[in-house]
Amino acid sequence: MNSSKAPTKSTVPEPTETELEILSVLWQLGPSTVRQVHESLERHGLAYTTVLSMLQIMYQKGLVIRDDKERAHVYEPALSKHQTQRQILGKMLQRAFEGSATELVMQALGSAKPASPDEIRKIRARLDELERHQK
Amino acid sequence: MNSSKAPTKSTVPEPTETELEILSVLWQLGPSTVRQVHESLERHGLAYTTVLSMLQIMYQKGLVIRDDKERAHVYEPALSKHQTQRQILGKMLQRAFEGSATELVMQALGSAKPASPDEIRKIRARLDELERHQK
DNA sequence: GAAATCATACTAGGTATTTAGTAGATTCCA
DNA sequence: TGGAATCTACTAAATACCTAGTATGATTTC
Repeated sequence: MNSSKAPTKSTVPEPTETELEILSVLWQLGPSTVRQVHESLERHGLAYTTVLSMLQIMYQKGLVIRDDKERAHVYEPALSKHQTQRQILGKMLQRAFEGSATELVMQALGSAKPASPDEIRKIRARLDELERHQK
Repeated sequence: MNSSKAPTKSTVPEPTETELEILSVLWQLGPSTVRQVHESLERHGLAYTTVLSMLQIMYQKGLVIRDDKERAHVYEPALSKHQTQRQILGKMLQRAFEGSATELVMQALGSAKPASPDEIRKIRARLDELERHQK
C-alpha cells in the first residue's frame, strides 16, 4: 500500500486546471469510471463526453492510468495527491520565488488564512524536525 | 514614491509563464523600454518584436503600465513582485491545497531546499508574530 | 431479438498563449 | 538631406487547452 514501484513520475507533466479538478475527484473516489467522475465533479454542467475526452487526454499524458478490462474503463491517478502537490509547488517555487522555499513560506504565512494556534504548532514541530535532521 | 493610489489590482489577471519572465526583468530593472527588456531577458533568442508584442499584450491586460511620452515607450509593472507572488500563491492555494495554507507550508518545508538554520529562525519569528497578533 | 441505453474513439471548433514578421512613421547622422 | 536605424501597430500562425458532438459498437431490457 505504498508507492515504491515507480521510475515514472519524472515524465508526468503538470496537470492543467481542468485536469486537476478531475484528479481531485479521482483522489477522493479512488479508481473510477468516466461516469462516476462525471457525476462527482464539482463543476456540474460539463458534458459526459467532455469528461471522457479529458480522461483520454490525461491518459495519453500519463496523468492517469486505466484498466480497460471491463467495457467501462476504470481510471486512477498516476501520482498521489501529495506527489502532485509537490510537483506544483516545486514548479511555482522556481517560477515565482526563485527557488526560495523560505520566501514562499513567509508569504504563505502572511496571507489569507493566518493559521490557527494548532496549525502553528504543527508547523513548529516540522521546523524542529528539520533542525534535528540536518544540523 | 509609494504605491497607494490603487483601486486597481483586483482586475489584473495572473501572469502567464512568459509574462512572468518579463515582469521579473521589470522588477529588477525598474521602468524600461522594450529594448532594455529584450536585452536583459534570461531567455535569449527571443525576437525583439516578440518582446514588444508581449508587452503590448501585457499592457492590454493591465499587467504593466506604460509611459508613451517618448517615442520608445517605458513600461513598468502594475503590481509589485510581492503582490504578484501573493496572487500566484493564493491561486495555487485554492487550486491544489484546498485553501489550506498550513498544508502548503508543510509541504514546502518538506521539499527541495530544506532551509538553512537562519531561515528556520526567520520562519519561527514569523510564527511568533502570528501568535501574538491574533490570540 | 429489436429497441433503447451506454461506452469509447474520433473529429472539430473556439479561445489563449507564444512567437515573429511586415508596414509605416520617426529619428539619427554622415 | 537622404539612407540607415529604430520604434510601434497590426497581422499571422503554431501549439495547447477546453468543450462537446457524431459515429460506431456493445450491452441491457422488454
